[in-house]
Amino acid sequence: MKRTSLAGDSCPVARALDVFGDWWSLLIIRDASLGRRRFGEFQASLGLAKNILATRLRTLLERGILKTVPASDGSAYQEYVLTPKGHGIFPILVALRQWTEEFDEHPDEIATIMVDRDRGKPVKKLALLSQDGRVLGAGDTTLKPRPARKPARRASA
Amino acid sequence: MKRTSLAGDSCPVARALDVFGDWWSLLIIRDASLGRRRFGEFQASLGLAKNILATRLRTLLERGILKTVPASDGSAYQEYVLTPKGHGIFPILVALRQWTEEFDEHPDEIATIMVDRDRGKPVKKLALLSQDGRVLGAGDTTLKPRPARKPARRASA
DNA sequence: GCATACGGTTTAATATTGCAACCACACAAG
DNA sequence: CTTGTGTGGTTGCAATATTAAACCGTATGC
Repeated sequence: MKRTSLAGDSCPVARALDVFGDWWSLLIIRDASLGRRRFGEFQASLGLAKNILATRLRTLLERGILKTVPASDGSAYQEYVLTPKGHGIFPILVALRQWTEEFDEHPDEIATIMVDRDRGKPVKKLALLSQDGRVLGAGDTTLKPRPARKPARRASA
Repeated sequence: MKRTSLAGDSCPVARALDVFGDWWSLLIIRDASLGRRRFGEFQASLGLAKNILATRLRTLLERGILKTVPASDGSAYQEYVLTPKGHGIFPILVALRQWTEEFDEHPDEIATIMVDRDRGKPVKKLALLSQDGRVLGAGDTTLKPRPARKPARRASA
């Protein structure tokens, strides 16, 4: 009767949600990608209960999204920073942001826009491209069964 | 003490999560984008309790992600289909999929790959571009305060 | 019509969330 | 080294959400 796990699911969307698809994890990851590192920073920024923050940080560590590093200010405390696997979540944050920018009923309540650091200009919308460079919408794609792993090009067993 | 709402948050990521950031909604949306339309189809595909499915469908309707249409087979039942606002979630599903493809520990358990319908070739990774066409990573972006709404270019009030 | 499938609602058990109090350790001051 | 405070949690309890399973009205199918 516990919350059903999606870990063994064959759908990659479900598998991702199993890792960080709960109510708080993505916001913690967002904060981490904004440079927040300390327990107290997350707690103050998100306003969630400390016990929940503690368990979320623990599972994000277990799952390789975050890692702990000795505190940057020389104190004996530790800090939480994104691993490469955690940084890989960035496009998902961008996609969420752009969805709100496009479809939210009250876009005036959005505080920030994402710009490229060099020019300060807004970024473009994420684009899904085919291998020959066409822009694809939802209707232009299908799912195919994943081909078996390529068998190392020797004798085909 | 109820689950804290993110609806009024100024962060666009949080606002999106408030709409479909719970455990099941994105999977319902995924199913809908795969062409599933009927209550029973969702329930069989996802294996979630029917009461939960009912409440999720209801809130997704309220929030303009889904709409009901008369059943396509002529029966008196209704079907659930994505609105344009719901179709807009597609890039988020793609981003989640691609994250799993890149970082999952057991990529062999992923059943499908996304291909472009015309050529049948795998799609490329979502790319974030600057206005002058450079590919941007997480470190190449910043957030700026959203500029005030442009005041209709007449007398500036 | 009569049985069955569909699309839910209701009920009760269990799990998760949220809040607040508590606690241990680090660090700073005296 | 002793006291005081901030940080980073843990613990316990109340409220809420999830789950499974029973139930039910309306459509279909025969």
